[in-house]
Amino acid sequence: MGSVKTKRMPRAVREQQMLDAAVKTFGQRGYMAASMDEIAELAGVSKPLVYLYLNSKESLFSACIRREAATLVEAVRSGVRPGTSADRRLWEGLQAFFTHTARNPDGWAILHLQARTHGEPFAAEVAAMREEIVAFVTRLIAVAARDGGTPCSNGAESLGDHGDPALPEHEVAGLAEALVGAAESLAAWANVTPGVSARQAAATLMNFAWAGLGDLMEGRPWSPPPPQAEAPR
Amino acid sequence: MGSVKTKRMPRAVREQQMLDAAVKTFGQRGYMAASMDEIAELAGVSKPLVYLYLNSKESLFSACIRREAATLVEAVRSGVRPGTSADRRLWEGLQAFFTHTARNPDGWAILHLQARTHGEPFAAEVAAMREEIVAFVTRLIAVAARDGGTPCSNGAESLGDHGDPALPEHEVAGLAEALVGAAESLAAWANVTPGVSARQAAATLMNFAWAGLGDLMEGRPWSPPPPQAEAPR
Amino acid sequence: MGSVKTKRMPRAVREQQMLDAAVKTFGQRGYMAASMDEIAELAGVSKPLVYLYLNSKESLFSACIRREAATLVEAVRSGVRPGTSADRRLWEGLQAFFTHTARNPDGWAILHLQARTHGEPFAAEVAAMREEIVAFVTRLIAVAARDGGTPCSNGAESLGDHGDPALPEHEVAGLAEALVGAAESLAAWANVTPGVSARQAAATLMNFAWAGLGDLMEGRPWSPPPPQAEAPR
Amino acid sequence: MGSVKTKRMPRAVREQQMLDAAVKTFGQRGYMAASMDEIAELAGVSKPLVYLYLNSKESLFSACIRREAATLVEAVRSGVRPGTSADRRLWEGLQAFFTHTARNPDGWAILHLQARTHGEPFAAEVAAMREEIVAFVTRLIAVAARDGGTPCSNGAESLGDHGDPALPEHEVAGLAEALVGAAESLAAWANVTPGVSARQAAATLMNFAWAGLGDLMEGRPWSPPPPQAEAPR
DNA sequence: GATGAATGAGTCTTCATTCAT
DNA sequence: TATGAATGAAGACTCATTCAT
Repeated sequence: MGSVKTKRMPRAVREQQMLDAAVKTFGQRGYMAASMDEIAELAGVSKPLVYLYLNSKESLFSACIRREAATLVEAVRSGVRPGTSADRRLWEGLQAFFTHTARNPDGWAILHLQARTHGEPFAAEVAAMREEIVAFVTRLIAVAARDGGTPCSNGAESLGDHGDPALPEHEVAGLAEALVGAAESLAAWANVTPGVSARQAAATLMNFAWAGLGDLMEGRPWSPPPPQAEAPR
Repeated sequence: MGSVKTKRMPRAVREQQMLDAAVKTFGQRGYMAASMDEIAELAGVSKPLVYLYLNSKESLFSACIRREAATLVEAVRSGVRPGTSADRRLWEGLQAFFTHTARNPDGWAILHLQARTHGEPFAAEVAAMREEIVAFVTRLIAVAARDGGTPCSNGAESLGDHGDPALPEHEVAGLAEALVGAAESLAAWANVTPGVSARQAAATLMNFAWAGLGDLMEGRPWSPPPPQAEAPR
Repeated sequence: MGSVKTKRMPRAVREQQMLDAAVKTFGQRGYMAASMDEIAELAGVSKPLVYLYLNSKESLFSACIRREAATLVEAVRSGVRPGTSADRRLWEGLQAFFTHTARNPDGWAILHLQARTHGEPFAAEVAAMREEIVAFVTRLIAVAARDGGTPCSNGAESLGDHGDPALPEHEVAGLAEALVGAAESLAAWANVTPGVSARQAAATLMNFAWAGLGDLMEGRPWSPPPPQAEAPR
Repeated sequence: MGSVKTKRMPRAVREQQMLDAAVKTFGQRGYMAASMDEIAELAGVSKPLVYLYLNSKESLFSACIRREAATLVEAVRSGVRPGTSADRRLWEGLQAFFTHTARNPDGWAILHLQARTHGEPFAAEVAAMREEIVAFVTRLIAVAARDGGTPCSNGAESLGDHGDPALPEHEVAGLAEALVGAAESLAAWANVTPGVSARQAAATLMNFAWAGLGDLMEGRPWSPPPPQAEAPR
């Protein structure tokens, strides 16, 4: 199709072609709906070769997940310049994230939608990557918390010791979930709403998130009003 | 299994049984992996009957989406008591949302994961519902913005009037998108993470979001730092 | 092919048709070489129906083995009239056996060749049947041994009683094994060699075996010569 | 595995390695289930080389059959010392046969099971070998018959002229079949029954067979009883 | 003498869907 | 209202076999 029928290439190259085709197909059709036939054809090879190199549909999908997770993490990591303030680093991370996922919609679909929708073998694969990102954000938040309410400080990197973490662990995980969810929604929305750039979307998200995080750190959480005669259910 | 082999029931009832079975199956297995056989068996009817009432797999799935979307919207609507402060209304809405999705994990999986993962016919179906909810949130934010910087006030609906809205219209829309996206992600996460109650999830999100909104309203937005000699890739 | 395309038959009937086709195909092509396509076509049904009724190739093959084993055992059993002399009963059993296998070459191929050539699931299935037949023969030999050296007698069931059995127990078992093995081989050979009737095969085997047994009973066993300076290997 | 990766060996050697691997694989997996991949790997060579030397799967299998048949015949031949009595020669032949097949289960599986299970090209290949063995046994029987009832004579080898053969040709073939079948069964049974040595099994078989043969030669065959009112279904 | 790269054809198996009653 | 009987179409996976070097 897109590529002339080039024959006899070294294995490593062919494998990448196959992964490209697989990511595209899985991302657009979904794991179940994607057929190995389609992937092979898109890769410009015969099906047996796909099986020879990547042993099964499951294994192929796993390879896709791993590759996409690695490139995403790498994109974010290399988008963030160390030694700057926490908020700047978050901002840079978000931009890198938005940019990469926007350029790689299929890869992102695999990581975010497909891998989660299909049982343990895959979910675990993504969890590892997610952990890395959550850890990244967590560190930023922790830095901000140590440096006082003003997350805009350019505080040093040290994961230094504060007696207590400002937030319980799974609260942080929840925040990361929320952040990613918000980012996704915004990205999709920005893609569809004319006049809204990806950069603007990122800024909106920073606005949305950063102050909230700041307030949390400063111990000014929003607190639920007392239940007043609600009849639940 | 669960139900005694009762025969000859009115159509409406049978249809609900089928939808119940379908929601459960689609939610757990995914759209593609769910088989009509399994659904029919779980519903306690023969396959031809399923086809007689709901004409195809696609159509059955659509019906599931519509039913689940309707009950979700209704749950949120009836969880919010009108005439109270904006933050309280948002809080109640979120609680209702998280509660409903927690009680209905399969239904939520259908709306959030499955419908989005499988092409246009279904995505559109969900978009309508989403729109409704986004509109609801947008209204709340707008009200809060109009009522002054402190959305935390439990004050009456209109306190002081500032002629201009504190926020440009599409900024509001973006925030609503972000909020809803965050909520969606959190719901999926809370369903899957043991030890996280619906109320906790709602509180986490309120903490995260409301302070950020507050800062925004008060004219203290986070603003992106000027780009300084970045060599973007 | 052979049968007019008759549609809509009760399940039990269709299953037998399928088994007929499967026995024929497995018997002629072998387990691995037989294709489900071929079987389905020969049975005059579509492949899915075969899978609906007999769940897999393995399961179908097992069903064949069981059916053929049962009919073979039944054929032998009903061919032997009780209450007659041991040699007559053996003769009748052999005749029934050879007749049945000659009329059912495919079934016999399945039991004798195919089932043994393909792993445990199947071998075990046949072993049970074989055990039954060996036990039957063992009993006959034991009776003959008890009734005195001349099994050729057409005498009544118990002539003279010698307290001890003329042969040690596992010698009897070995003879039964040998007899059955010889019969099995002869059956396969008779099926394949034109001009050899079941009756002739049975007679050959009786000739071969009965005299040997007779000599054994009468205490005239063949005994191996002393090893004389053999350099083994 | 077993062999160090030695490269560049003369063709004859490589061919034997391949045949070794093929015999093992065919013997254990069966003809159909054995894959050329597995054979090549086990032989420690690449697949194209296998095709270069032995042109196809069929041809490779044929080569296996021929080699195994030749070595089996040779083993039996060289196990029998000429110039001794007929019964001793049979006894020695049986022992050699048992020993060789026990040491070469894969080769024996190929000759006995696989070759027979898969159509003409292979069955014919085995038939030749079988013929040789049958001829060997036939000669022994003939010698015994000539020398009178006592097969223990050490009579000369000559296929010399007696007016009529004591037995019709295909009767002899049947006896050989029966003998081999009995031998096989006994071998399998001896392998599985504790307390029964291969030698004992061989003795049992001689007992079983020799007297029977003797009686046959002496014109004292077992004769079927007159049918008495059988209802032959 | 030897191999990495590649495939056409076929196998088992499953699924959504429909008749005929 | 309800179902037992039946299938066309497609999907994952494997295999014997061949180039090009």
